[in-house]
Amino acid sequence: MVHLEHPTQIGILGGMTAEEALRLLRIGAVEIIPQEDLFKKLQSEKKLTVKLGLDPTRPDIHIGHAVVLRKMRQFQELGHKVVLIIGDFTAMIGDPSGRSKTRPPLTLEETRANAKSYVEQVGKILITSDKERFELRYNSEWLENLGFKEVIKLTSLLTVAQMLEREDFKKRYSEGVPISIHEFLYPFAQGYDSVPIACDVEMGGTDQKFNLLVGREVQEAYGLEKQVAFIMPLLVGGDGQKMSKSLDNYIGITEEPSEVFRKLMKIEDPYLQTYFELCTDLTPEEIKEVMEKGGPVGAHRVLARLVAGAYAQELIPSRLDKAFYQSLGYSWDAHGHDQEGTAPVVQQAEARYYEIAHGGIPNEMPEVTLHPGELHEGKIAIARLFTLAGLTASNGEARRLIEQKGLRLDGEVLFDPKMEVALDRPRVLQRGKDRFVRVVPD
RNA sequence: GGGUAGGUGGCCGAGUGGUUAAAGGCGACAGACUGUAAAUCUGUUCUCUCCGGAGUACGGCGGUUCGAAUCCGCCCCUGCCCA
Repeated sequence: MVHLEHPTQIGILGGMTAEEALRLLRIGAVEIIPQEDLFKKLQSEKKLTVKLGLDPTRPDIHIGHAVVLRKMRQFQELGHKVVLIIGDFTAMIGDPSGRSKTRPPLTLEETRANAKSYVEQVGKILITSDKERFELRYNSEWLENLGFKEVIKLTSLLTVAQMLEREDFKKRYSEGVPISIHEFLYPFAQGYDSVPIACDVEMGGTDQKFNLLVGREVQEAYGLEKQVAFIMPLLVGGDGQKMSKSLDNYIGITEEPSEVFRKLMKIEDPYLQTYFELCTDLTPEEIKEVMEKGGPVGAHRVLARLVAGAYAQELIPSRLDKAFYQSLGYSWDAHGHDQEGTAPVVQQAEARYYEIAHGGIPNEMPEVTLHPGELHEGKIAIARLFTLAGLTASNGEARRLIEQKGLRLDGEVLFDPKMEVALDRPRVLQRGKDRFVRVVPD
Protein backbone atom coordinates (compact mmCIF):
# COMPACT_ATOMS: atom_id res chain seq x y z
CA MET A 1 0.00 0.00 0.00
CA VAL A 2 1.09 3.50 -0.68
CA HIS A 3 2.74 5.39 2.08
CA LEU A 4 0.32 7.91 3.49
CA GLU A 5 1.78 10.76 5.35
CA HIS A 6 0.55 10.76 8.90
CA PRO A 7 -1.15 13.96 10.04
CA THR A 8 1.08 14.17 13.09
CA GLN A 9 4.01 14.64 10.80
CA ILE A 10 2.59 17.93 9.69
CA GLY A 11 4.48 20.74 11.23
CA ILE A 12 7.78 18.98 10.92
CA LEU A 13 8.98 21.94 8.93
CA GLY A 14 8.21 24.21 11.85
CA GLY A 15 11.78 24.19 13.00
CA MET A 16 13.07 25.86 9.87
CA THR A 17 14.84 29.18 9.99
CA ALA A 18 13.31 32.11 8.13
CA GLU A 19 15.98 31.74 5.46
CA GLU A 20 15.23 28.09 4.94
CA ALA A 21 11.50 28.68 4.92
CA LEU A 22 11.80 31.44 2.36
CA ARG A 23 13.98 29.28 0.15
CA LEU A 24 11.39 26.52 0.26
CA LEU A 25 8.43 28.79 -0.33
CA ARG A 26 10.03 30.55 -3.25
CA ILE A 27 10.22 27.36 -5.27
CA GLY A 28 7.65 27.58 -8.02
CA ALA A 29 6.47 31.08 -7.15
CA VAL A 30 6.19 33.56 -9.99
CA GLU A 31 6.39 36.62 -7.81
CA ILE A 32 6.35 37.49 -4.15
CA ILE A 33 5.53 41.13 -3.64
CA PRO A 34 7.51 42.26 -1.76
CA GLN A 35 9.77 39.40 -0.91
CA GLU A 36 11.45 41.37 1.90
CA ASP A 37 8.11 41.67 3.66
CA LEU A 38 7.60 37.93 3.52
CA PHE A 39 11.05 37.43 4.95
CA LYS A 40 10.31 39.84 7.78
CA LYS A 41 7.03 38.15 8.54
CA LEU A 42 8.75 34.77 8.60
CA GLN A 43 11.41 36.17 10.91
CA SER A 44 8.81 37.52 13.31
CA GLU A 45 8.03 33.92 14.25
CA LYS A 46 4.36 34.66 14.62
CA LYS A 47 1.80 32.41 13.05
CA LEU A 48 1.00 33.93 9.69
CA THR A 49 -2.44 34.11 8.17
CA VAL A 50 -2.40 32.89 4.59
CA LYS A 51 -5.47 33.65 2.58
CA LEU A 52 -6.99 32.24 -0.55
CA GLY A 53 -10.21 33.55 -1.97
CA LEU A 54 -12.32 31.05 -3.84
CA ASP A 55 -15.07 31.88 -6.24
CA PRO A 56 -17.92 29.49 -5.47
CA THR A 57 -19.58 29.81 -8.86
CA ARG A 58 -17.95 26.66 -10.16
CA PRO A 59 -18.00 23.84 -7.68
CA ASP A 60 -14.93 21.92 -8.73
CA ILE A 61 -11.30 22.28 -7.79
CA HIS A 62 -8.91 21.28 -10.52
CA ILE A 63 -5.20 20.62 -10.62
CA GLY A 64 -4.63 24.25 -11.51
CA HIS A 65 -5.97 25.24 -8.10
CA ALA A 66 -3.80 22.52 -6.67
CA VAL A 67 -0.67 24.43 -7.65
CA VAL A 68 -1.66 27.19 -5.25
CA LEU A 69 -3.12 24.85 -2.65
CA ARG A 70 0.02 22.76 -2.47
CA LYS A 71 2.04 25.87 -1.80
CA MET A 72 -0.39 26.72 0.96
CA ARG A 73 0.09 23.27 2.38
CA GLN A 74 3.76 24.17 2.74
CA PHE A 75 2.78 27.21 4.75
CA GLN A 76 0.70 24.97 6.98
CA GLU A 77 3.58 22.60 7.45
CA LEU A 78 5.71 25.53 8.47
CA GLY A 79 3.18 26.15 11.21
CA HIS A 80 1.08 28.88 9.62
CA LYS A 81 -2.64 29.17 9.25
CA VAL A 82 -4.63 29.03 6.06
CA VAL A 83 -7.84 30.99 5.80
CA LEU A 84 -10.08 30.04 2.96
CA ILE A 85 -12.47 32.75 1.99
CA ILE A 86 -15.50 31.60 0.09
CA GLY A 87 -16.50 34.57 -1.99
CA ASP A 88 -20.20 34.06 -1.64
CA PHE A 89 -20.80 37.80 -1.63
CA THR A 90 -18.28 38.70 -4.32
CA ALA A 91 -19.74 36.00 -6.53
CA MET A 92 -22.64 38.34 -6.99
CA ILE A 93 -20.22 40.64 -8.77
CA GLY A 94 -18.19 38.04 -10.57
CA ASP A 95 -14.43 38.38 -10.80
CA PRO A 96 -13.68 40.25 -14.01
CA SER A 97 -10.08 39.00 -14.02
CA GLY A 98 -9.18 37.68 -17.42
CA ARG A 99 -12.75 37.98 -18.50
CA SER A 100 -14.01 39.43 -21.69
CA LYS A 101 -17.60 39.49 -20.60
CA THR A 102 -19.56 40.45 -17.55
CA ARG A 103 -20.29 37.40 -15.50
CA PRO A 104 -23.84 36.51 -14.72
CA PRO A 105 -24.39 37.31 -11.05
CA LEU A 106 -25.29 34.58 -8.59
CA THR A 107 -27.38 34.74 -5.48
CA LEU A 108 -26.03 34.08 -2.01
CA GLU A 109 -28.06 30.89 -1.79
CA GLU A 110 -26.63 29.47 -4.99
CA THR A 111 -23.08 30.17 -3.99
CA ARG A 112 -23.47 28.84 -0.47
CA ALA A 113 -24.68 25.60 -1.91
CA ASN A 114 -21.42 25.14 -3.80
CA ALA A 115 -19.13 26.09 -0.97
CA LYS A 116 -19.56 22.93 1.04
CA SER A 117 -18.15 20.59 -1.58
CA TYR A 118 -15.23 22.97 -1.97
CA VAL A 119 -14.06 22.32 1.53
CA GLU A 120 -14.22 18.59 1.07
CA GLN A 121 -12.15 18.82 -2.09
CA VAL A 122 -9.64 21.23 -0.63
CA GLY A 123 -9.22 18.77 2.20
CA LYS A 124 -7.33 16.52 -0.16
CA ILE A 125 -4.48 18.98 -0.14
CA LEU A 126 -4.84 21.25 2.87
CA ILE A 127 -4.96 20.21 6.47
CA THR A 128 -8.55 21.09 7.25
CA SER A 129 -9.07 19.20 10.48
CA ASP A 130 -6.80 21.34 12.63
CA LYS A 131 -8.41 24.62 13.68
CA GLU A 132 -4.99 26.12 14.36
CA ARG A 133 -4.04 25.58 10.73
CA PHE A 134 -7.25 26.07 8.86
CA GLU A 135 -10.23 28.34 8.92
CA LEU A 136 -13.14 28.81 6.56
CA ARG A 137 -14.92 32.12 6.19
CA TYR A 138 -17.61 33.49 3.94
CA ASN A 139 -17.10 37.05 2.85
CA SER A 140 -20.79 37.88 3.03
CA GLU A 141 -20.08 37.90 6.78
CA TRP A 142 -18.54 41.36 6.50
CA LEU A 143 -19.37 42.55 3.01
CA GLU A 144 -23.11 42.19 3.19
CA ASN A 145 -23.53 44.94 5.74
CA LEU A 146 -20.64 47.12 4.75
CA GLY A 147 -22.00 50.65 4.49
CA PHE A 148 -21.85 52.96 1.52
CA LYS A 149 -19.50 55.12 3.54
CA GLU A 150 -16.98 52.29 3.64
CA VAL A 151 -17.46 51.66 -0.05
CA ILE A 152 -16.54 55.25 -0.74
CA LYS A 153 -13.50 54.95 1.48
CA LEU A 154 -12.43 51.86 -0.43
CA THR A 155 -13.08 53.12 -3.92
CA SER A 156 -11.21 56.36 -3.28
CA LEU A 157 -8.02 54.27 -3.09
CA LEU A 158 -7.77 53.81 -6.83
CA THR A 159 -8.32 55.95 -9.87
CA VAL A 160 -10.20 55.11 -13.03
CA ALA A 161 -6.94 55.29 -14.95
CA GLN A 162 -5.40 52.71 -12.64
CA MET A 163 -8.38 50.46 -13.11
CA LEU A 164 -8.19 50.75 -16.85
CA GLU A 165 -4.51 49.88 -16.78
CA ARG A 166 -5.54 46.35 -16.03
CA GLU A 167 -5.08 44.32 -19.18
CA ASP A 168 -8.51 42.72 -19.11
CA PHE A 169 -10.34 46.01 -18.62
CA LYS A 170 -8.10 47.82 -21.06
CA LYS A 171 -8.85 45.29 -23.73
CA ARG A 172 -12.56 45.30 -23.16
CA TYR A 173 -12.64 49.06 -23.05
CA SER A 174 -10.69 49.54 -26.26
CA GLU A 175 -12.76 46.93 -28.05
CA GLY A 176 -15.99 48.53 -26.96
CA VAL A 177 -17.02 45.50 -24.91
CA PRO A 178 -19.21 46.58 -22.01
CA ILE A 179 -17.76 46.96 -18.52
CA SER A 180 -20.22 47.50 -15.71
CA ILE A 181 -19.26 49.84 -12.91
CA HIS A 182 -19.88 47.16 -10.32
CA GLU A 183 -17.08 45.11 -11.81
CA PHE A 184 -14.73 47.82 -10.66
CA LEU A 185 -15.82 47.03 -7.13
CA TYR A 186 -14.58 43.46 -7.22
CA PRO A 187 -10.94 44.20 -6.36
CA PHE A 188 -12.02 46.36 -3.43
CA ALA A 189 -14.30 43.68 -2.09
CA GLN A 190 -11.60 41.06 -2.38
CA GLY A 191 -9.09 43.45 -0.88
CA TYR A 192 -11.36 44.22 2.03
CA ASP A 193 -11.52 40.49 2.82
CA SER A 194 -7.94 40.86 4.02
CA VAL A 195 -8.98 43.36 6.70
CA PRO A 196 -11.19 41.37 9.10
CA ILE A 197 -8.87 38.38 8.98
CA ALA A 198 -5.70 40.50 9.20
CA CYS A 199 -4.18 38.67 6.30
CA ASP A 200 -0.39 38.33 6.10
CA VAL A 201 -0.05 36.56 2.79
CA GLU A 202 -2.61 36.36 0.02
CA MET A 203 -2.21 33.63 -2.55
CA GLY A 204 -3.31 33.72 -6.15
CA GLY A 205 -2.49 32.93 -9.74
CA THR A 206 -0.89 35.43 -12.06
CA ASP A 207 -4.32 36.64 -13.09
CA GLN A 208 -4.89 37.75 -9.50
CA LYS A 209 -1.92 40.09 -9.25
CA PHE A 210 -3.95 43.27 -9.43
CA ASN A 211 -6.50 42.12 -6.88
CA LEU A 212 -3.80 40.96 -4.48
CA LEU A 213 -2.06 44.31 -4.67
CA VAL A 214 -5.29 46.19 -4.01
CA GLY A 215 -5.51 44.20 -0.80
CA ARG A 216 -2.30 45.86 0.33
CA GLU A 217 -3.72 49.34 -0.25
CA VAL A 218 -6.93 48.49 1.53
CA GLN A 219 -5.13 47.12 4.56
CA GLU A 220 -3.00 50.22 4.77
CA ALA A 221 -6.12 52.38 4.70
CA TYR A 222 -7.44 50.41 7.64
CA GLY A 223 -4.21 50.72 9.56
CA LEU A 224 -3.09 47.14 9.17
CA GLU A 225 0.25 45.68 8.22
CA LYS A 226 0.23 45.14 4.46
CA GLN A 227 -0.11 41.64 3.16
CA VAL A 228 2.34 39.93 0.87
CA ALA A 229 1.07 39.10 -2.59
CA PHE A 230 2.16 35.55 -3.31
CA ILE A 231 1.72 34.77 -6.97
CA MET A 232 1.81 31.27 -8.38
CA PRO A 233 1.84 30.32 -12.06
CA LEU A 234 -1.40 29.57 -13.82
CA LEU A 235 -1.72 26.04 -15.10
CA VAL A 236 -3.15 25.86 -18.58
CA GLY A 237 -5.16 22.92 -19.83
CA GLY A 238 -3.31 20.08 -21.50
CA ASP A 239 -4.13 21.59 -24.88
CA GLY A 240 -2.82 25.03 -23.97
CA GLN A 241 -6.26 26.52 -23.65
CA LYS A 242 -7.73 27.74 -20.44
CA MET A 243 -8.70 24.83 -18.25
CA SER A 244 -12.40 24.50 -18.75
CA LYS A 245 -14.90 21.97 -17.63
CA SER A 246 -16.59 21.90 -20.99
CA LEU A 247 -13.36 20.78 -22.62
CA ASP A 248 -11.55 17.53 -21.96
CA ASN A 249 -8.57 19.47 -20.65
CA TYR A 250 -9.96 19.78 -17.16
CA ILE A 251 -8.61 17.57 -14.40
CA GLY A 252 -10.61 17.75 -11.20
CA ILE A 253 -8.76 16.77 -8.06
CA THR A 254 -11.44 14.34 -6.98
CA GLU A 255 -11.77 12.59 -10.30
CA GLU A 256 -11.24 8.86 -10.61
CA PRO A 257 -7.54 7.93 -10.82
CA SER A 258 -8.16 6.35 -14.20
CA GLU A 259 -9.56 9.64 -15.50
CA VAL A 260 -6.67 11.60 -14.06
CA PHE A 261 -4.28 9.16 -15.63
CA ARG A 262 -6.00 9.29 -19.01
CA LYS A 263 -6.13 13.06 -19.13
CA LEU A 264 -2.52 13.43 -18.14
CA MET A 265 -1.49 11.04 -20.90
CA LYS A 266 -3.33 13.31 -23.34
CA ILE A 267 -1.43 16.43 -22.44
CA GLU A 268 0.05 17.88 -25.56
CA ASP A 269 3.82 17.58 -25.71
CA PRO A 270 4.62 21.29 -25.51
CA TYR A 271 2.89 21.53 -22.12
CA LEU A 272 4.42 18.43 -20.60
CA GLN A 273 7.36 20.31 -19.13
CA THR A 274 5.05 22.84 -17.49
CA TYR A 275 2.95 20.10 -15.96
CA PHE A 276 6.02 18.50 -14.46
CA GLU A 277 7.12 21.83 -13.06
CA LEU A 278 3.78 22.79 -11.58
CA CYS A 279 2.24 19.48 -10.59
CA THR A 280 5.21 17.57 -9.23
CA ASP A 281 8.19 18.23 -7.00
CA LEU A 282 10.76 16.67 -9.26
CA THR A 283 13.92 18.71 -9.56
CA PRO A 284 14.71 20.35 -12.90
CA GLU A 285 17.46 17.77 -13.39
CA GLU A 286 15.07 14.91 -12.74
CA ILE A 287 12.52 16.35 -15.14
CA LYS A 288 15.17 16.69 -17.81
CA GLU A 289 16.29 13.12 -17.20
CA VAL A 290 12.73 11.79 -17.47
CA MET A 291 12.04 13.71 -20.63
CA GLU A 292 15.24 12.60 -22.30
CA LYS A 293 15.28 8.98 -21.26
CA GLY A 294 11.57 8.31 -21.40
CA GLY A 295 10.79 10.31 -24.51
CA PRO A 296 7.41 11.98 -24.76
CA VAL A 297 5.47 8.81 -24.06
CA GLY A 298 7.58 7.63 -21.15
CA ALA A 299 7.56 11.08 -19.61
CA HIS A 300 3.78 11.26 -19.90
CA ARG A 301 3.62 7.96 -18.08
CA VAL A 302 5.81 9.13 -15.23
CA LEU A 303 3.71 12.26 -14.84
CA ALA A 304 0.45 10.34 -14.98
CA ARG A 305 1.64 7.80 -12.42
CA LEU A 306 2.92 10.43 -10.05
CA VAL A 307 -0.11 12.67 -10.14
CA ALA A 308 -2.80 10.02 -10.42
CA GLY A 309 -1.08 8.11 -7.64
CA ALA A 310 -0.94 11.15 -5.42
CA TYR A 311 -4.50 12.27 -6.06
CA ALA A 312 -5.82 8.83 -5.32
CA GLN A 313 -4.79 9.36 -1.71
CA GLU A 314 -7.14 10.70 0.86
CA LEU A 315 -4.58 13.34 1.69
CA ILE A 316 -2.23 14.17 -1.13
CA PRO A 317 1.39 13.75 -0.03
CA SER A 318 3.16 17.03 0.39
CA ARG A 319 5.99 16.07 -1.91
CA LEU A 320 5.39 14.50 -5.32
CA ASP A 321 9.03 13.67 -5.90
CA LYS A 322 11.28 10.82 -6.93
CA ALA A 323 10.83 9.12 -3.57
CA PHE A 324 7.07 9.22 -3.93
CA TYR A 325 7.31 7.80 -7.42
CA GLN A 326 9.35 4.94 -6.05
CA SER A 327 6.93 4.47 -3.18
CA LEU A 328 4.33 3.67 -5.84
CA GLY A 329 6.52 0.74 -6.72
CA TYR A 330 8.11 2.04 -9.90
CA SER A 331 11.78 1.86 -10.60
CA TRP A 332 13.21 5.28 -11.30
CA ASP A 333 15.73 3.95 -13.79
CA ALA A 334 13.05 2.76 -16.13
CA HIS A 335 11.51 6.22 -16.54
CA GLY A 336 8.12 4.97 -17.41
CA HIS A 337 8.89 2.00 -19.57
CA ASP A 338 8.09 -0.63 -17.03
CA GLN A 339 4.60 -1.20 -15.79
CA GLU A 340 5.48 -2.90 -12.56
CA GLY A 341 4.01 -0.45 -10.11
CA THR A 342 2.75 -1.92 -6.88
CA ALA A 343 0.19 0.74 -6.02
CA PRO A 344 -3.11 -0.90 -6.99
CA VAL A 345 -4.93 2.30 -7.94
CA VAL A 346 -2.23 3.41 -10.32
CA GLN A 347 -1.83 -0.05 -11.73
CA GLN A 348 -5.53 -0.24 -12.41
CA ALA A 349 -5.62 3.20 -13.96
CA GLU A 350 -2.70 2.35 -16.19
CA ALA A 351 -4.12 -1.03 -17.13
CA ARG A 352 -7.43 0.54 -18.05
CA TYR A 353 -5.68 3.12 -20.15
CA TYR A 354 -3.76 0.57 -22.17
CA GLU A 355 -6.70 -1.73 -22.49
CA ILE A 356 -8.67 1.05 -24.16
CA ALA A 357 -5.69 2.15 -26.20
CA HIS A 358 -5.52 -1.31 -27.70
CA GLY A 359 -9.18 -1.34 -28.56
CA GLY A 360 -10.38 -3.18 -25.49
CA ILE A 361 -13.41 -2.56 -23.38
CA PRO A 362 -12.79 -1.65 -19.76
CA ASN A 363 -14.63 -3.29 -16.90
CA GLU A 364 -15.34 -0.11 -15.05
CA MET A 365 -17.62 2.37 -16.76
CA PRO A 366 -20.68 4.43 -15.96
CA GLU A 367 -23.91 2.46 -15.92
CA VAL A 368 -27.27 3.63 -17.06
CA THR A 369 -30.52 1.85 -16.29
CA LEU A 370 -33.13 2.02 -18.95
CA HIS A 371 -36.77 2.58 -18.14
CA PRO A 372 -38.85 -0.35 -19.37
CA GLY A 373 -41.23 2.11 -21.04
CA GLU A 374 -38.52 2.90 -23.57
CA LEU A 375 -38.60 -0.63 -24.90
CA HIS A 376 -40.95 -1.85 -27.59
CA GLU A 377 -41.16 -5.61 -27.59
CA GLY A 378 -37.86 -5.73 -25.79
CA LYS A 379 -36.12 -3.57 -28.35
CA ILE A 380 -35.07 0.04 -28.76
CA ALA A 381 -33.85 2.14 -31.68
CA ILE A 382 -30.07 2.37 -31.63
CA ALA A 383 -29.95 6.16 -31.92
CA ARG A 384 -32.36 6.63 -29.05
CA LEU A 385 -30.37 4.20 -26.94
CA PHE A 386 -27.18 6.23 -27.29
CA THR A 387 -29.01 9.44 -26.55
CA LEU A 388 -30.68 8.04 -23.45
CA ALA A 389 -27.31 6.75 -22.31
CA GLY A 390 -26.01 10.30 -22.57
CA LEU A 391 -23.36 9.54 -25.15
CA THR A 392 -25.02 11.61 -27.85
CA ALA A 393 -26.89 14.86 -27.56
CA SER A 394 -29.66 13.91 -29.95
CA ASN A 395 -30.90 11.01 -32.01
CA GLY A 396 -29.78 12.85 -35.12
CA GLU A 397 -26.26 13.11 -33.76
CA ALA A 398 -26.25 9.39 -33.02
CA ARG A 399 -27.34 8.59 -36.59
CA ARG A 400 -24.66 10.84 -38.00
CA LEU A 401 -22.00 9.24 -35.84
CA ILE A 402 -23.09 5.80 -36.94
CA GLU A 403 -22.73 6.85 -40.55
CA GLN A 404 -19.24 8.03 -39.65
CA LYS A 405 -18.33 4.77 -37.93
CA GLY A 406 -18.00 6.54 -34.63
CA LEU A 407 -20.20 4.36 -32.43
CA ARG A 408 -19.80 0.83 -31.19
CA LEU A 409 -22.06 -1.69 -29.50
CA ASP A 410 -20.30 -4.38 -27.45
CA GLY A 411 -17.12 -3.55 -29.30
CA GLU A 412 -18.60 -3.88 -32.79
CA VAL A 413 -18.65 -0.84 -35.06
CA LEU A 414 -22.21 0.10 -35.91
CA PHE A 415 -23.16 0.75 -39.50
CA ASP A 416 -26.97 0.77 -39.57
CA PRO A 417 -28.57 3.88 -38.08
CA LYS A 418 -31.98 2.21 -38.15
CA MET A 419 -30.93 -0.83 -36.21
CA GLU A 420 -32.96 -2.00 -33.25
CA VAL A 421 -31.26 -3.38 -30.20
CA ALA A 422 -32.59 -6.07 -27.91
CA LEU A 423 -31.96 -5.24 -24.29
CA ASP A 424 -32.25 -8.66 -22.74
CA ARG A 425 -28.80 -8.24 -21.19
CA PRO A 426 -26.38 -5.41 -20.38
CA ARG A 427 -24.90 -3.83 -23.48
CA VAL A 428 -21.77 -1.73 -23.76
CA LEU A 429 -22.10 1.46 -25.75
CA GLN A 430 -19.02 3.25 -26.98
CA ARG A 431 -18.47 6.60 -28.60
CA GLY A 432 -15.12 7.27 -30.19
CA LYS A 433 -12.14 5.68 -28.54
CA ASP A 434 -12.66 6.28 -24.90
CA ARG A 435 -16.23 7.02 -23.95
CA PHE A 436 -18.15 4.06 -22.61
CA VAL A 437 -21.51 3.48 -20.99
CA ARG A 438 -23.03 0.20 -19.94
CA VAL A 439 -26.78 0.07 -20.36
CA VAL A 440 -28.60 -2.40 -18.18
CA PRO A 441 -32.23 -3.39 -18.52
CA ASP A 442 -34.39 -2.43 -15.59
C1' G B 1 -31.37 63.78 -21.96
C1' G B 2 -29.83 64.31 -27.51
C1' G B 3 -27.41 62.05 -31.79
C1' U B 4 -25.65 57.71 -34.09
C1' A B 5 -24.32 52.50 -34.97
C1' G B 6 -25.69 47.85 -33.53
C1' G B 7 -28.19 43.01 -31.12
C1' U B 8 -27.73 36.49 -36.32
C1' G B 9 -26.44 29.39 -34.58
C1' G B 10 -20.99 27.58 -28.68
C1' C B 11 -17.89 32.12 -30.43
C1' C B 12 -16.57 35.55 -34.52
C1' G B 13 -19.11 37.05 -38.72
C1' A B 14 -21.90 37.35 -43.88
C1' G B 15 -26.76 38.02 -45.18
C1' U B 16 -31.72 43.72 -46.39
C1' G B 17 -38.61 40.29 -48.74
C1' G B 18 -38.93 33.98 -51.32
C1' U B 19 -33.64 29.74 -54.44
C1' U B 20 -31.76 30.99 -46.25
C1' A B 21 -31.70 25.88 -41.28
C1' A B 22 -28.99 30.95 -42.72
C1' A B 23 -21.97 31.92 -46.57
C1' G B 24 -17.15 31.82 -44.35
C1' G B 25 -13.89 31.25 -40.16
C1' C B 26 -12.92 29.41 -35.16
C1' G B 27 -14.20 25.82 -31.82
C1' A B 28 -16.28 21.00 -31.09
C1' C B 29 -17.30 15.87 -32.58
C1' A B 30 -16.25 11.23 -35.58
C1' G B 31 -12.95 8.65 -39.06
C1' A B 32 -7.86 7.90 -41.36
C1' C B 33 -2.76 8.42 -39.75
C1' U B 34 -0.32 8.26 -34.74
C1' G B 35 2.04 7.83 -29.06
C1' U B 36 -5.90 7.48 -27.17
C1' A B 37 0.01 13.50 -28.66
C1' A B 38 0.68 17.24 -32.41
C1' A B 39 0.35 18.27 -37.52
C1' U B 40 -2.31 16.71 -41.83
C1' C B 41 -6.47 14.72 -44.64
C1' U B 42 -11.97 13.36 -44.83
C1' G B 43 -16.77 13.99 -42.93
C1' U B 44 -20.23 16.17 -39.50
C1' U B 45 -21.95 20.22 -36.43
C1' C B 46 -30.73 23.04 -34.22
C1' U B 47 -34.63 19.13 -32.98
C1' C B 48 -37.83 15.08 -34.58
C1' U B 49 -38.20 11.67 -38.64
C1' C B 50 -41.87 5.97 -41.11
C1' C B 51 -35.58 9.68 -44.60
C1' G B 52 -40.64 11.68 -48.19
C1' G B 53 -40.51 15.44 -44.95
C1' A B 54 -42.02 18.13 -40.33
C1' G B 55 -41.04 21.53 -36.35
C1' U B 56 -38.37 25.42 -34.12
C1' A B 57 -34.60 29.57 -34.84
C1' C B 58 -31.74 35.45 -36.40
C1' G B 59 -32.88 40.59 -28.68
C1' G B 60 -38.67 40.73 -27.04
C1' C B 61 -43.81 41.61 -28.32
C1' G B 62 -47.11 42.99 -32.06
C1' G B 63 -48.09 44.32 -37.27
C1' U B 64 -47.60 44.48 -42.97
C1' U B 65 -47.27 40.42 -46.66
C1' C B 66 -49.20 34.58 -50.18
C1' G B 67 -44.21 34.66 -47.81
C1' A B 68 -39.90 38.33 -42.96
C1' A B 69 -33.43 37.41 -40.07
C1' U B 70 -34.65 40.96 -43.90
C1' C B 71 -40.27 46.05 -44.10
C1' C B 72 -43.26 48.91 -40.01
C1' G B 73 -44.48 50.09 -34.59
C1' C B 74 -43.44 49.72 -29.51
C1' C B 75 -40.18 47.78 -25.82
C1' C B 76 -35.40 45.77 -23.79
C1' C B 77 -30.06 45.68 -24.20
C1' U B 78 -25.02 47.44 -25.93
C1' G B 79 -20.98 50.53 -28.32
C1' C B 80 -19.52 55.42 -29.81
C1' C B 81 -20.15 60.93 -29.88
C1' C B 82 -22.45 65.22 -27.43
C1' A B 83 -24.55 66.99 -22.68
